[in-house]
Amino acid sequence: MNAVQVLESPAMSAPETHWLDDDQQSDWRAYIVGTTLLLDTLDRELRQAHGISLGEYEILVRLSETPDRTLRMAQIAESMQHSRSRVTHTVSRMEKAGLISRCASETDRRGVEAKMTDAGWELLVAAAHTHVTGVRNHFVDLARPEDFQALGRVMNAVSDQLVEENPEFADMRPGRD
Amino acid sequence: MNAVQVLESPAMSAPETHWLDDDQQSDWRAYIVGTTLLLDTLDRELRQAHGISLGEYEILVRLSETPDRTLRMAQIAESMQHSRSRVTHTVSRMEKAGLISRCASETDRRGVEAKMTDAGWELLVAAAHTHVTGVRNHFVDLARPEDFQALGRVMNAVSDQLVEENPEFADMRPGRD
DNA sequence: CCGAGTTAGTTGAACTTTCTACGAACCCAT
DNA sequence: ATGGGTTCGTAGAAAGTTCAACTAACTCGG
Repeated sequence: MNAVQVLESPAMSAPETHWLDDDQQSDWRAYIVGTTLLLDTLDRELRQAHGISLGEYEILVRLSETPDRTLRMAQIAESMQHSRSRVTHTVSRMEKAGLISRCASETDRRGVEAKMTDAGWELLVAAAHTHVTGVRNHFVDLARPEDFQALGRVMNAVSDQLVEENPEFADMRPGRD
Repeated sequence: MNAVQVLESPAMSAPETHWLDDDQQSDWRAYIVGTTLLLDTLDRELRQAHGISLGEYEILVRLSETPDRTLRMAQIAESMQHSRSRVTHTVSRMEKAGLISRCASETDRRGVEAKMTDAGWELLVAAAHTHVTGVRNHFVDLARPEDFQALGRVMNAVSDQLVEENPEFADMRPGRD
């Protein structure tokens, strides 16, 4: 008896597991494989063309979306679902690279504000072209709009449910409370 | 002028970028946010319940799918789209944890075969329950089957296109050549 | 058979992320 | 005002990943 059969057969599992049927399994696998290849590709394209990772790019996008291109460290952490520590390290690197500058918050003396520099802005403008083109070429333009919308519905349902269980996740989805 | 406008406006970008329209942007964002929260959650659930990461779990699944629960190191690397080096390190840790044992290949004296131990098998059986339950609760059971199938179509199209551009990606999708 | 080129896997250093602990500042009920 | 609880951000160590260099073994045209 091989593993696939065992893993798919209720007979073997002690606390009866409700396995996926073949179609569900196939769709789930398509999602995992496609997502892995897609995110790897978008990350690689950004690194090659502009020397930043997808995560660093997303930090720049978030900064660009504020009026003064500035965010508190904690806001970056929450909106990216990263630890504060991770944001400290990442922003330190981006500061060393000249993309971000840090200064003490006026209103909260514990606080630190990360501000995108002009160099960061220029990099973002260039990187955004690469990124959006990649998203189109590797994702948006490949599917019928109805299918793409269905995917959006599914993924919104996923977020809704996870945010409901974990209120702190709400920070990832602005304009939705 | 703020970033969102600039990023969405063709006027500012030098090599005219074809930006996403509002609906596309919203669906793309739903996909990224949902995927981040979903994969983080599945990883966390496996770590908490069984002390392994989602990546380690997937290695065990791949091993379980072979007749003798054995794979060459390179096969693991290719099917996971990981570097050989990464697989060496990861399998070393899993070997230390008693989940995998390594032995020299009979047929190719360069080769190393990773074999799932009985302990690894037992861990997998338990972890599979956690994982499948999570996939159901946080994903499959949240959507209408038609939407889920549409998502599968989209993600298969994504893989098809990326594999076409990068033939080495084909290793991620067995039974599709 | 030979040797150039390729493939398998490991190693250790560099880099990134996670984990833990910490000090400083805020909040607020007393 | 003050002291307990919380939040902010950092720092360094531990854990994991990437990168570059390397050895060994396979392949195959000559």
